[in-house]
Order: sequence, then C-alpha cells, then structure tokens
Amino acid sequence: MIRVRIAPSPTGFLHVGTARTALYNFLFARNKKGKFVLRIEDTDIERSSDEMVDVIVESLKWMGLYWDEGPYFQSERREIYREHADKLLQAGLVYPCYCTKEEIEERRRRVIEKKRAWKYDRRCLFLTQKEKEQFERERAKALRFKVEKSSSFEDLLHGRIERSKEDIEDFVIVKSDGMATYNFACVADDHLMKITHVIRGEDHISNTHKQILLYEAFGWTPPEFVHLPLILGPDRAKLSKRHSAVSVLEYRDRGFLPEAFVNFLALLGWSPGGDREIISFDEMIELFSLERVGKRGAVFDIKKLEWMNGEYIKATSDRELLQRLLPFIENKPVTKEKGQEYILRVIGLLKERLFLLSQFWELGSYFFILPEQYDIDGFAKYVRKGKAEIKEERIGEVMKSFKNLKKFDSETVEGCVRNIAECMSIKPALIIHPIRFALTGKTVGPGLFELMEILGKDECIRRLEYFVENIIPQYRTQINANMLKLLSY
RNA sequence: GUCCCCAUGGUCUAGUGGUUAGGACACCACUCUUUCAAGGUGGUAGCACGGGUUCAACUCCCGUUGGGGACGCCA
Repeated sequence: MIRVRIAPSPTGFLHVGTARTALYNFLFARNKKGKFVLRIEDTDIERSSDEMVDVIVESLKWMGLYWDEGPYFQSERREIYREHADKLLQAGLVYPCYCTKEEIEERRRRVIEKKRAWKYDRRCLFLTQKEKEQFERERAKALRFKVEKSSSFEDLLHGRIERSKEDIEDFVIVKSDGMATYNFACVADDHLMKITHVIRGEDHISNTHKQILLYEAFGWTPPEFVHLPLILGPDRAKLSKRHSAVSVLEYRDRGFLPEAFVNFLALLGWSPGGDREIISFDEMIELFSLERVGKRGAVFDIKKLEWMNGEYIKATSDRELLQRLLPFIENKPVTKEKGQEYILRVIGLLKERLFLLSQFWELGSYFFILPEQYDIDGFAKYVRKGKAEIKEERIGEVMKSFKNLKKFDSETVEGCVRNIAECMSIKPALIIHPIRFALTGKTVGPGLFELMEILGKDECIRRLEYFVENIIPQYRTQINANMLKLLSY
C-alpha cells in the first residue's frame, strides 16, 4: 500500500510551497488508494509553537487536504530517536562531537575566506582519549554521522542522482540538547511509519543523500523519492515573503476560494495533459500522476490565480456564494438587517465582476449604506468627455417621475428614464450617468436599472435628494477650485 | 567557491523524431453596452546557443550559456 506524508515544521505559517507539496502527496495517495500521513516536524523546540500547529492544521483543512493518520509530533518521539542513535553509536557509525557553534563558525569563516568549500573538519573524530574525557566532563555533545560512502538514489522525476562522499560532510544526527536533527528524525520516522514515497521540494536533494546514508547504516530499504521543482517568484528565485503572500491562510483571507487555490496550485508543476485548466478536486485525484509532473520551477502568477478565482466565483451558485461571503461581510453595517434574500439579489448583480470575495463590499457597499464617498474626479472626466452633465433640474425631473411610479422594477424604471431623455431630446446616457453617480458615488458598476430595482424606489429618491442638497454644492466647489487652479498657472 | 537540479512566447503549460509548434493567463484591438466587468472575435509574442546522431530534430546525446537550489547542533 502506498503511504505518503506531509511533514511541515511549525515554525511559521503554511507556505504555499509546502501547500503544493501537501497537495501532490494527497493527490498521489488518493489516486493510488493509499494513505496520507501528517507529521509535525517540531524538533526545533525553540522555534516551534502550538499556534503554528493550529495554523498548519487549519490551512490543510481549508484546502480540503484531510489526512488519514496523525498528526504525529516528532517532539514526542525523542526516545525512539535516542534508541536508534544508540544503535549507530554502538556500531561505530557515528561519533560524539564537542565543538561549539562558535568554534565551528570561526573555522568555517577561515576556510571560506580562502574561497574553499567548507565541510566539518572532523576535529572530534580524532580526539585523544584525554581530550575526550575532558570534553565529556565539560561540554554537551552532539552526534555526528561518519560519512564514508558516496550516496546515490533513483529519483522518480530526475532519474539517478549521485553525490560523492567528499561532498557530504559528517552531519549531526543528534543535537547537543539531545534532540534528533531533521535528517535523522525524518529517516527514522519515514521508515517506522512505512512511508513508501517521499515527495518533497527539490531543495531537499542534498538532504536526501545524507538520509540515504542513514538508511544504509540501519540496513533499511529507502522509500522512493520525488523531488518537486520549487515555486518561484517573478524574479525566478524561490518564492518568499519578499515576493508576495506566502501563507496559505492569507490567500483565504484575501478572498480566494479554496477550490480555485487548489486548482491553481495543482497546475503549478503538474498538467493533466491536453488543454484542461479548470479541474475539480475529484478529477485531479483521478488524473494525477507523477509522470506528468514537470521538472521546471514554476513562477507563481497571481494574475492567473485571480482569473481562476473569478471563474470559480462565477461557477458558484448565488446561495453557496452567500455562505462563502459571510466572513467578509458579517462585520459590515446593516448586512444582517437587510436579510439574506436582499444580499442574494446583490450577489446576482456583482458576481460576474468579482474575482476576490473581499471585493464584494468594496464594489457594493452602497447597496447597504449611503455611498461612503463620491468619486467626483472620476465623474468630472465623464463630464469633460461630454458623456454626462450635472443639471439639477434633470435630476429633479427624474425624482418627480419616480415618485409617480407604481412599480419600480428595472424595466419600468428604464422605460421611465428613457422617456424623460426623449422628452428632453437628449441621449439617455446624459441622465443615466449622473443618476448612477448620485446613487452609488461611483462611475462604474452593474446595470443602473437593475441596481435601482434592488435599492428600491424610496431609497433611490432619498439618495437623489441627498445628492442634490449635499453633493452637488460640493461638486461645484471642487470643480471651481480646479478651474481656479488651472487659471492661476 | 564546491556540489546538485533545470531550460517551449512575459507567465503556466501541451508536445515524446516528420505539427502551419496547440491551449490558458497577461497584454493589445475590435465587438456588445448607460459605465465597469463578463462574453464574443481577432492579434502581438516561443522551442537559449553550438556541436553531434539521423533521410529528418523542439523532441535523443555532448558541450556552452543562462537561471535556480543546497552547502546550519533550521526544517
């Protein structure tokens, strides 16, 4: 049975790179009807925290990557590692190292100054008995693996990858605080947890060589390895905080749908073949195969993610979308009072111009409250282009006609407005734009008549009055000020 | 500096010796339209370079160049 794992370290948020690795492991496991294990690699006690464990768990759940086993915590497995380290010590395959960080740092600096490659100099391998006894009394010791063989393994993606023993240093397997290091805990756990395929980022290739040596030392059969290419920033360097958001939960909070996020990540390095782009989770599981994973690092293109998110939003039913939208609007004014049916109608109008859930309020707050601000400059541009005018008497005329309307559905309102325009022998646009501006404070948005139907007759009239009394004077002042400014030059 | 990985438009990719090198994002234009989106139509743009192998190379091999990664008692 296929068994894979995701082994994040709770020293930070779940990185999108780790998220994609988790996704590929998950897809591979589900495709092969195997098991997906979650293991928390918290051997760095200082930097690990429970909060980060929660964040990781939440991130994986948000993406829909449910694990079959775990989470296992390496911090709870100290004894297991210690026993295994003892075996290697007794077999003479590892040796104690008493060097301090500072001492090593000093020696390393000197080597690097000479432009030579640094590797642990084996100082503690050649200690005299006397030195050993003294250090044993005075210092904490780490355990180093004595590298005597070259390492080689078959990567399912890259083929055979070799590394000469001269290029591998005697690496630490147990730290001076008694905790196993990553390379050691990882090997012990992957073996003990019967992991069949280790699928991880290619930044681990050099670790894999060390780990191969450990498998051999224990006489264990190593699992299969797949080293995935990295996710890159726009400059083609490994994606990191300085590029953009790298935390999965940040994408959730910015209004991405998990389905879109997962779909996008899946395609970053894997292709189902052909021209397929929008693929459901189930299809991904069905189609996933390691043979179709690429070897090239992929740039994380936020634009494409946003497009894809828009596609998913459009494909989501209004009712479902309402549920997804709730976290983004429940703290906004009057959204509760207006009720779900009202919000649903707004969703109907806004849905196709949304590519992030978080844009809902930004685009449609005026459905709930008076416009927070009026884009006077934007509107002024229309005026200059001759596409709109501010004429109080026209707005007055519109209000008067609205008051007489029995019905206020979009068709009736449209008929009414067009009729006024015709009577005045002007283009409807000259009325439509000012009304849109008066009602929403914006120059862009959904069809005017549809949004008026939702706002309702009373609210429309109320806003038109408010506009005439409060905004037009402001508008005049601002325009005049601009004129004066222009004249003074 | 040492070792390792990689190479199809700006980006994600399809392609596994014979294709007018296909799709998507982005960009541009046109269209629809009361605006913005969405939609529709069209367009710009690519096999890094040099050697082989072969009747034939984007495709296979070698090298160069370019990019990336690893060199922690971090994971």
